[in-house]
Order: sequence, then structure tokens, then C-alpha cells
Amino acid sequence: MDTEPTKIPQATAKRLPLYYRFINNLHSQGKLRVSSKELSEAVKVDSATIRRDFSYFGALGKKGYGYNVEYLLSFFRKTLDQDETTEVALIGVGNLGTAFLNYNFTKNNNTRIQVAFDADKRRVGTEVGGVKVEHIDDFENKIENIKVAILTVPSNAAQGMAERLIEAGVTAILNFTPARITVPPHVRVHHIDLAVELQALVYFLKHYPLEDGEEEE
Amino acid sequence: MDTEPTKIPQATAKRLPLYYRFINNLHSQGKLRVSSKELSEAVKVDSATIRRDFSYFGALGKKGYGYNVEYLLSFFRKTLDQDETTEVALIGVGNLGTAFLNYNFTKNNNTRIQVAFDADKRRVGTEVGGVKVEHIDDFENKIENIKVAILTVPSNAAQGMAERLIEAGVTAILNFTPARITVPPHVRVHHIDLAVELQALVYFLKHYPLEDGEEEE
DNA sequence: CTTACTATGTGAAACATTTAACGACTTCTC
DNA sequence: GAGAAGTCGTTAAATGTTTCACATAGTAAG
Repeated sequence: MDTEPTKIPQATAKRLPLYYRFINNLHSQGKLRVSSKELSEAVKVDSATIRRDFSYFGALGKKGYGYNVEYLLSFFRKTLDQDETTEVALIGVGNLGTAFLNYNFTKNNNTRIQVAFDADKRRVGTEVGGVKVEHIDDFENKIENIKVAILTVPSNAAQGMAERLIEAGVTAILNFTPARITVPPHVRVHHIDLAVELQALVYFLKHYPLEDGEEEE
Repeated sequence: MDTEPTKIPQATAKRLPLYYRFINNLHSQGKLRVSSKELSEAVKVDSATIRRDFSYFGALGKKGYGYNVEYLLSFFRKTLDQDETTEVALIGVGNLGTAFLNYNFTKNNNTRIQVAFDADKRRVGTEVGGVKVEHIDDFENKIENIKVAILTVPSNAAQGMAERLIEAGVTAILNFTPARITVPPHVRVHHIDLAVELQALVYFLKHYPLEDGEEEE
């Protein structure tokens, strides 16, 4: 009973949540069918890429018709495990951390921030976005079943915190600090580096002028 | 006098700011030389990839020696236009926007948030992270020379704001809203979608177990 | 039923990126 | 100064991703 088909390319996997969200929108708008072309315009991914992506999961659509929204939705729900919620811990309740806490992922998502931690005693005990803030030194006791952490601490604390998280059983970290943390091979880290993103955008702006007609991810 | 060599691959261009920051660190630590191997360990990019990346700009290193930090730094400073500051506008001073304003990009960066805008009158007139907050309806007058905007507004406002920004002359947008905005071909948009990033991480966690020895970007 | 239309799923080509491997040159050590 | 060790720059191979283009099968309508 493995839901896994053959391995999906990573590039495809990264687009799945995006597809899911949009299909979800369509569904709540009461739309019954959708073509790869419509989807393409909405999510800004080439329609052939969408068809290819979907095809890794088998034939989800009907020729001459498109995709049935209801079916697509229930398919992705299963595939993305939307039914079981993944509990997440957030480390560092600064501005960025607060932004996450207020984001309310659970709405369209299978992820929920269960608990947040901060080193600043003034923040401990408060509640942000419905999530309790605990002191960072207590966390070893409070994240026993948590495998995913969002790291929004100052960058000099990043490596140390990562090690403590891993020690406590975390195996996936979304790292928003500029520090590139070093982790054992069984731990997955995704870096999102705001300064780098902004600089890269500026670099593209200056060195890769868009000609009319050239489009963009 | 074109600083442009032949076109650099996009994947390389996205790594340049990362390299720059790290080389900058080395320099302020007083380090004189660095090898692609050391750099690789620090930024978590394969050393062959680093050598390849650097080689697009010509021969920056010396065989048997490595790279001279001073030289590398001054080279990247030029290449990434670190000398001229790019002015940026920030739209939407919520938690995420505030996080950006407090980030202080100028420190290691050639980008500076010059002005921020918000629709909430209570925020207008305040200063966040040293940046004045203006009312959003005034912005057409105040961003005449600004080409880059960070969009951290609620997602239902994203498309409309994007259009106003473009109308006012913006040609690059860093979009943090979940909305995939539609823009004319001469405008560059980079999407950073926090919920998608988190979901993708969870998907990888569940479906792509890391074997020992497998490493990760 | 037949014809016109539509849109999928995919083979094959094109394109992009990463990685391995190694020759050439430098530095280091004795 | 000679040999060992180190490290770049690059050629070539491998891998990954996107896109084209079209046969095929379904829909829609008279």
C-alpha cells in the first residue's frame, strides 16, 4: 500500500503545494473542471510542465476535457498528506517569527505551529497568533514528537540552536538565518535567505534585462 | 566598457550574493587566502560548482594556492555593484515587512530600503528600523527613482498593488504574498511563498527520506 | 453518427546544471 | 633545487528539467 509512484523529480515536488493551493481555490469557487492552460496562467508555470508534473502520478485528466477539480483535489490531498497535520516548532519570536505565527498555516495547510520558543523572558508566557511562547531552555521537554522546526533566530545563534534541535529529534529545518548551518546527513535543511533573495533580484535586474516577450518564474 | 563577461547561468547568479557575503566575512576575519574546498564547507555548495561559478568570470584564483580573499572581495564588489546602492521600497508594514525593515540590509549589502508604505493610518508617520512609513496613497509621488519593491501586503491586495507599482515605474518585485501576480513582460517578479516552502519541506521529509551520506542544498 | 474541436499524456529534443576527473601550475618541505 | 602536496580551471560526462509537437482519445453539437 505505498502511495508512492516512482520518485517524483524534486522540481516537481516543489510545485505540488502551489498546485494544491490553487486547486483548492478553484474548488471553493465551485469550479468543476480546469485545463492545464488555465492552471498555467494562474500559477505561472508552463502548461506542458504542469501536464508533465501531473503525469508522474498517472493519468489524472481526460483528453479533450481537462481535469476534474474535485478529483484533482482529492488526489492531491492524499498525495500531500493533507489529512494528517504535521506539527512544527518555531524558534525565535522576533518580527519574522511573529509573522509566521500570525500567518495561520492551518487554514489551507497540513502544517501547524504547535509551540514557539524564545530566549527573551519578556516574551515567554505570551501568546502570539494563538501559539504559546515558551522559554528556549524548556524546549527539550516540549518537542518530543516534533520533527520540523522553523528557525528564525539571530544568525549567531543558528548553528547552536540547530544542534540542540537535532539532538532533540528534529529532522527538518527551515532556516531563515543567513548562517549556512552544518547538520548530520539524516537532517534536511532548506535555507531561505532574505538578503540573498533581494540581492539576487537586483543582480538579475541589472544584468539580465528582460526583453519584451521573455517571461519569468 | 561592459563589465559583463558572457552571460552567467542563472543558477550561478543566485549563488553570487552568498559567496560575496562569505568572502566578506573572511576578509573581516583577516583571512588572506581561501580554497574552493573551504568555501564549499562554509556555504554548502560543491567545490567543483564553486570553481565553475568563479571561472565564468575568468581566472580568479591561482593553482596550488587558492583564491586571494582581498582580490576576490574587490572583484565581487565590482561585479555585484556593491558600490552603488540600490534603493528599494517596501509595501506593507506588517510583521513580515517590519522584519525586513529591522534587518538592516545596508550592513553587508548594496540595497537599502528607502521608504515604506502602509494602508493603516496608525502606522503612517512612525519610523521602523530607521525607515519612515508613508501612507500608501502617497507613493506615486515618492518612488520616482525606485525600481525595486518588496511586497509584503495581504494577498488580496497583491495584484492591485503590483499594478500601481509598475505604473509608477517599478521593474522588479520581490513578492512574499501567496498570490501569483500577473505583470507585463518587462517586469521581473520573484516569488517567495512561505507556506509553500514549509509544505515542500514537509513533503520532502515524508517522501524523500535522506539516506545517510546523502547531502542537501 | 459524423464531423469539428479540445486538451491530455508523452517521446524526443533542447536546455540547464552538476559532478567527476585530471593536466597544469604553485607552493611547501626538505 | 627537487620532489611531494595542493588546488585551480576546464573538458567531458552525467544528470536533471523544460519545452515542443503530435497522436490519441475524449467532448460537443447538429
